[in-house]
This record gives sequence, C-alpha cells and structure tokens, in this order.
Amino acid sequence: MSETAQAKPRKKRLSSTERRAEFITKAIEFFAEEGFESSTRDLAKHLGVTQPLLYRYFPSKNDLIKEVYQTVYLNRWREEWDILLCDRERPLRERLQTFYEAYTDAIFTREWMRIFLFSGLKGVEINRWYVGLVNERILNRILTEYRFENGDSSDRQATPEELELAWVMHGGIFYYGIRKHIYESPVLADKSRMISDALDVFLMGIGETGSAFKD
Amino acid sequence: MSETAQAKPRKKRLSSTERRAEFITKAIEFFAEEGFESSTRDLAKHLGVTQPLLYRYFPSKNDLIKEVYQTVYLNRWREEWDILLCDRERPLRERLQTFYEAYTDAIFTREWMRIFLFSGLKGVEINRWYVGLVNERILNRILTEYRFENGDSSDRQATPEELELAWVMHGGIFYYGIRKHIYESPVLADKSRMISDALDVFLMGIGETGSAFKD
DNA sequence: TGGCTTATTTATCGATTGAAAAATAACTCG
DNA sequence: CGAGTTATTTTTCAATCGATAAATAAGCCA
Repeated sequence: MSETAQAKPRKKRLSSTERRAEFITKAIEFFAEEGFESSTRDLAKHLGVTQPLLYRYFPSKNDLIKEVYQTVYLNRWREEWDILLCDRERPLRERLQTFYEAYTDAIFTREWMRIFLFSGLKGVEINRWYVGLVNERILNRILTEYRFENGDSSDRQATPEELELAWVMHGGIFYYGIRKHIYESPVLADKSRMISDALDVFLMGIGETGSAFKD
Repeated sequence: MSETAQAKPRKKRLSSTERRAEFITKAIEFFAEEGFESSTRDLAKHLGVTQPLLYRYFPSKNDLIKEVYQTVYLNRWREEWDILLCDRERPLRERLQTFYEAYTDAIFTREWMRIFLFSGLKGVEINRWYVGLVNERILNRILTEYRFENGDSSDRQATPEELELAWVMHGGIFYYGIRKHIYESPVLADKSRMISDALDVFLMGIGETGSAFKD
C-alpha cells in the first residue's frame, strides 16, 4: 500500500504460435462456460490480454469459434476403437466394457459436453455428424457383433428397431455425462460400474426377451 | 404495384390480458428457436409489434424469460401419474408403458426440449429441480414397485447402483427426445415401440442378471 | 548500443443492445 | 359526439457489441 506498487502486470510477449495455441485452449474453457454468445471482450479478460489482440490471430469471432470446434471435436476418436469393437478374439461383453470406458473418458469432460450441446442448439452440422459417427462406428457394429456371437451368421442389416434399442443403451450411458456435466447433478461415482450394469442389462435384455426383435 | 397499396397493416388493439398471453406463447416459440440471447427487437418482429411494447407488459427481458420458464415447465406433470405409478392393481410393466407414453408426449416437444437445454446450460436451477423430480416421482417409485412385485417386501431404500441403472433406462428414453428435437436426427417413428423395447430390456435385464444388484 | 520487426495496447468507429420518455391513435363510456 | 383511458408507436439514450487503425513497447540481431 505505502509502496509505489507497480499496478501494471508485466506483459510477456509470446511467440505467434504459442499465443495462438493458448488462445484456443483458453477460448474452449471460456466458451464452454459462458456460451458462444459471450463477448470477445470478456474472452480477452479471461485470456489476460486486450480484446483487439484476438483479431491479430483470428480474422473474426466466428473463425475463432470454428477453431474451437475443430480442436474440441477433432481426434477424439481413437482408431484403435475401430479395431477393438470388431476384435472377435475377445468376447463382445469385454470389448464393449473396454470401449465404453475409454470412450466416455474421452468425451465426459465439462468442455466437450457443454460445447457439444451449445453447438447442437445453434444448429451447427455437428449434430448429424455425431449421430452418423455413433451409428456407423458404434451401434451398427455392436449389433453385427452381437448377431455373430449368437450364431446369426446372416449378413442382414440391423432393423430400425434393433438400432433404436442400441441407441437407448448408448443414450443411457451418454445421459450419465449430461447429468454430471450439464445438470451438474451427483451421479454414481463409479463410472465403470454404471457402464457394466448398463451393458449387462442391455445384453441380457436383448437376449432374454423376444420383444426387441419381434417383427 | 400500380395501386396505392396501404403498406401499413392495420393495428389491432388487444386487451391487456390477451396481449400478455400472446406474448408469452410466441416468446416460447421464439426463444426455443433462437435462444435467450436473441434481441428483444427480433422477438418483437416475430410478435408483429414494436419492441418497446414488450416493456409495457414485462419490466425487463429477464422477467419475460422467467415467465417463459414458468409457462413451459409448470403443470407439465400430471397428478394422475403419481397415482398410476403406484397402482398395484395393474402389473408394473403395463403401468410403466402407460406412464412413459404420456410423459414423453408431454415433454418431447421442440419447445420443451430446446428451452430445457438452453436454460440448463445457463445454469438455471431447473437442472436440479428436474433431477429431483425424476428421482423422487419416477425412478425411486419404479424401483420400489419392482421390488414389491418381485417379492422383496423389505422397506429398504434403493441402492445408488440401482438408482443409477434406472437413470440409464430413463436417460435412454429421454435421449430419444434429444436426438429428435435437438439433433434433429431421424428416430424410430414408433415411439411406443421404442418405449416398449426399452422397458422390456430394462425389466428383463435387472431380472436376469445379478450384476445390477451385486455387492 | 541502435535499428528493425512484431506482439500488444490505446483509441475509436458504426451497429446493435436493453430500456425509457414522449407522442400518437384506438377504444370506452357518458 | 366528445372527453378520458390506454394500447401502441416513434424517438431517443447509454451501454455494449465486433472490428479497425494508429500508437507503443518488447524482443531480436548487427
């Protein structure tokens, strides 16, 4: 107080590439919390720089948002999962457990969940891209593998009813992430246990009831 | 074109109460599409009136939004559902089918779904209110009724694991609404069939596997 | 050290925001 | 018809928005 305190914090100059990367990383945090409609000034405050500096690195707010999307969504999918899900050396039940634990580790983060729903409500094409990914790379594979493991060697496509039922299982697991990161509601701490029970019920359920596959 | 067309549309004067009700109804449509960050001018345009007129009926934009919340969320829950779920004259499976068809009829609308997620992301208290409602009035009841119907007459509470499994079932059904109205992705047209299969799998699954209730 | 580059800030613009005040016009009732 | 009430519009304001231009200062290399 009595000292002539230098109020101004020292200004570090970062290299162009460092700064850019830092902006995107922190913009993800910021937009995940405040939504994409928040101002570039508040974003700059969160970054500890002035607002016009953003425009040295991104031509417009929308371009920055696009980079945020890309960084958040890109490369979340591990190519090993493609192999894992189709690896008939291992029992399907075990494959699914391993997959869903890894998959939910990847997407059950506050940033991913919130940005996914923010962008979904804004009508970005991410909706259909995600649905397509889940359909092709997860659910249809699960149904194919299930038929194979249970002796149905026909190459038939999954029926819409079967696919829907797989969606209910997948959605139930996904909804755990929504409850935790969007609703911020307490959930069962043991995520692996939740997945295990969900898979048990799904596999037992479609095995024991004819309903799911009736006409 | 050649006629001296009266560009100005006639201005009807509505009574105070009529106008207010109309504003809220159309504000629900508008905010459900555009989000709550959209301007009051655009809202007024959608209403066919001038922007300052809004401020005769609502002291601020936030007050209007609150009324939108109330109108959308209030009285969606039918008291008859409380009775239905606990009606031990009917088999549980049948009760659940009837309930979920009616419940999803009530909330699987574009307005409800989108406003629910918009407000949820904004950190309104609706999150916890909804989770509490589902916990108390739906899931815990289902688990109690299930135990009763299967001869477990103890008055014990549901374990966290059991509750979580019920959440997965409920979330799976709820996710159908998200896919349809948020992702705008094609879903199985037969909603009753989706519910039926989801319930079959859930009830068969927890009946046939010990996993859900192990430990 | 001195000159050059460039990251960063200061200052500012026009458009849009929520909101208030004043002016107008439609309706009611005598 | 005519005065009073009130729903609605016109006008306007201060704050904030995304974005640009000019000024400044930190770092680099001779």
